Amino acid sequence: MGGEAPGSAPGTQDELNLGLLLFIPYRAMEKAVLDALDAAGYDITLAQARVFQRIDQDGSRITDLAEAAVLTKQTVGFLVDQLQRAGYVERTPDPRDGRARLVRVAPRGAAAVQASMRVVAEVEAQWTAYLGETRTAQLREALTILREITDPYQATDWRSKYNRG
Amino acid sequence: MGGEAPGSAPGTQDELNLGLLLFIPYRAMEKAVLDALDAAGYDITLAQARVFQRIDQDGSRITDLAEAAVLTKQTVGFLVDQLQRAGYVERTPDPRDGRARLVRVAPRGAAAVQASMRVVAEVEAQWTAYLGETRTAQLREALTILREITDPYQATDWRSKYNRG
DNA sequence: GATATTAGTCAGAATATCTGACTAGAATCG
DNA sequence: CGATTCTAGTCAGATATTCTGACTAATATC
Repeated sequence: MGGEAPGSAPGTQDELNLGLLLFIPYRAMEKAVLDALDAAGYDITLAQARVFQRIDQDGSRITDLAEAAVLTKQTVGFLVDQLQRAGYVERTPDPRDGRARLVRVAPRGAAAVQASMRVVAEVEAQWTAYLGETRTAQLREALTILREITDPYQATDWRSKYNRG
Repeated sequence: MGGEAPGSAPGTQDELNLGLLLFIPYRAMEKAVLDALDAAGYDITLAQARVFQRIDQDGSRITDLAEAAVLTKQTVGFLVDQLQRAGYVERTPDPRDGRARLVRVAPRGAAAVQASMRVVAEVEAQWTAYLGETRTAQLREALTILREITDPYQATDWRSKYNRG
C-alpha cells in the first residue's frame, strides 16, 4: 500500500487520494462508536447509525435524511422503521405538511447519543494528542468549510427554520 | 441540522463530530467517482470499489484487504470474486505462502483506475479552489498523519516488502 | 512430529439497497 | 376554483452486501 494504490492521485507516489484519506479515520471512528454502543447494549447497525446521526433535533423528514445520507427514500424508510421498532426514534406528523412525517430522536435514542458522544470525545482526544492542537483545529476547520460544498443536505438553520417556518 | 445533531461532540452547539465531518466529503468523492465510472461503462459497485481501491500494486491478500476495509474475509472474497469475473482483478498464487493468493489489478481494472484518477483530480481541484492551497495542504497533512493511528492495515513498505520478503 | 495458527473457501442466514409502481397531500397555473 | 403537476412517503419485489459458523489445506511453533 505504500506505493501507488488504485485510486491514488495521479503522479503522487506515496500520497493517497483525499477520498481514501478521509475514509480511513472516518471508518475508525465509526467502528469505535458502534463497538461501544454494542458493548453498552445498544443494538444499532452501521446502516441505521448512518441515518440516525443525521436526524435533526427538530425532527427530519425521510426525504431529507435520504438526501443527507445519499440513500433512497425507500432505504431510509426501511432503516427508520427498524430504529422506530427498537425505540430509538419516533415519528410524528409534520404540522406544516400533511404528506410528511417528522422523524425524531426518542428517549432511548437520546441515551444512545449520550453513549456515543462519550466515545467520540475519547477518540477525538486521542487524535488531538497525536496530531497536536493546531493541526486538529486546522483539520476541523478545513472539513467544516469543505462541508459547505460537499454536504448534499445543507440543512443549516436558514433552510430548516426560515424557508419552512 | 444546524443545531446539535445526534452524535455531535458534547458541548459544541454548531460543530459536528469529526466522524461525520470526515464522512460528508468522503461520500461526495465516492459518489463522484462511482458516477463517472458508471458513465464510462465500468460497472463497479460501491462495495466493490471500497475493496478495490485498497489493492496493492504488488498484489494483496484477501486477509489484508479485509483488515484494511474493515470487513470479514468472506465478504472480501465474495467481492473479489465479482471483480475477478468482471475482469477488474486477477488472482495469482502467492509464491511465499502456499495457502495464500494475491489479488492483483488486471488491465481492465487499471483502465478503471485511470478513469477514476481523473475524477479524483477534478474533485480535489474543486476542493482546493474552495479551501485554498494552504488549507488543502493542511487537510492532507493532518489526514496523512491521522492515518498512522487509524488505518487498521498499515501496509507500508516495511511490512509488505521486508517482514515478508 | 504433534499442536496451534493462518489463508481462504463453502454454506446459510440476515441486512441493506435499489428500481418501479402507487397513494395522498400540496403547489401551480390558467 | 379545478385540472395538472409535483412532492412525501409507502408497498412490492429483486439484488447486493455482510455476517456467523464450520471446514480444508498450508504454515509456524515448540
